[in-house]
Amino acid sequence: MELNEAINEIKKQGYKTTAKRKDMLQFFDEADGYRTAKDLINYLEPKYEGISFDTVYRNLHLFDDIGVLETTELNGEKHFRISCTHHHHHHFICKDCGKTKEIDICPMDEVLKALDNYAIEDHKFEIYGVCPVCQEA
Amino acid sequence: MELNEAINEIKKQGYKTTAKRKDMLQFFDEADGYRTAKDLINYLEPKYEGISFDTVYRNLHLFDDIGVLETTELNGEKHFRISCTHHHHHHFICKDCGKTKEIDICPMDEVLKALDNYAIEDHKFEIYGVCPVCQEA
DNA sequence: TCCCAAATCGTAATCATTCCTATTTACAAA
DNA sequence: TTTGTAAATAGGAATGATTACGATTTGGGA
Repeated sequence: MELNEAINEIKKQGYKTTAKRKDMLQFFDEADGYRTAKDLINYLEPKYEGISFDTVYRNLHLFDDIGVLETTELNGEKHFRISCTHHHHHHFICKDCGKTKEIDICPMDEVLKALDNYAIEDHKFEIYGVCPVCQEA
Repeated sequence: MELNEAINEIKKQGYKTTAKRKDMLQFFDEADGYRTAKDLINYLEPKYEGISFDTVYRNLHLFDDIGVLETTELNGEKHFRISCTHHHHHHFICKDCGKTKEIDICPMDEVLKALDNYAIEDHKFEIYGVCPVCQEA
């Protein structure tokens, strides 16, 4: 999702487009991978000294709710990234830099056959490791 | 993994087989699904009044380290279950009762082809929903 | 049985996240 | 452009899971 798309989505849903919100989305737009609330706070702190946890977490959840960010949990901490809205896919996640690579393979069609009487609500398929760039370093 | 196997593994690795440890494994043996530290404490509390968090968490990590338990993270809380050691597989996890169903489908062979220069270290494939038993209730 | 490293207790500390009240601000309507 | 108001934010306390630590107890080998 493009930065401008994300900002427009906030407007479209009737939420205010504050400077902080725009900068938050800018951060994720530049990051292009999973980042934590802490990462975001560190990014915002110089410009918005004393920014409230409340503001950060509330907006992260808002962005997740309206589909502007997507979230996953890595070693006990929530991580966020800008939404990939175009089609269903999964991610390789680099444990060093948090950047992701799309994986277009999803085995759910096959899995559903094996779970006949089960009510499936969600699934998670993630691959972890080190990306080529971080292997160099 | 059988309860006795698990207890023997503790001995084999040179750790002491205390009554608390046996009861902890008994809990997971009966549970046959994912449980939290809190669940375990509730189970142990009547018999061992005032059992220490330290004891519970230390042993959970020990059991994970020596491969007697396996772990996953569900909505911000670590969950543990007795290890499935026989072969590689994944799980459907019931969000009501925590019980699991083995899924023998794993798409990693195919995925590896798409990640040529990536150093893959781990992967997670989990399906969430409600099991047939919990759908009745 | 005795000894001692391992295990446990009791409790405080930590860390991410959530909650609360007072204050400020975006923006729709006049 | 000004104003009214609901939404957004600040500042900081509270929560909940987990980890840390010094003092004490205990399993199991010698």
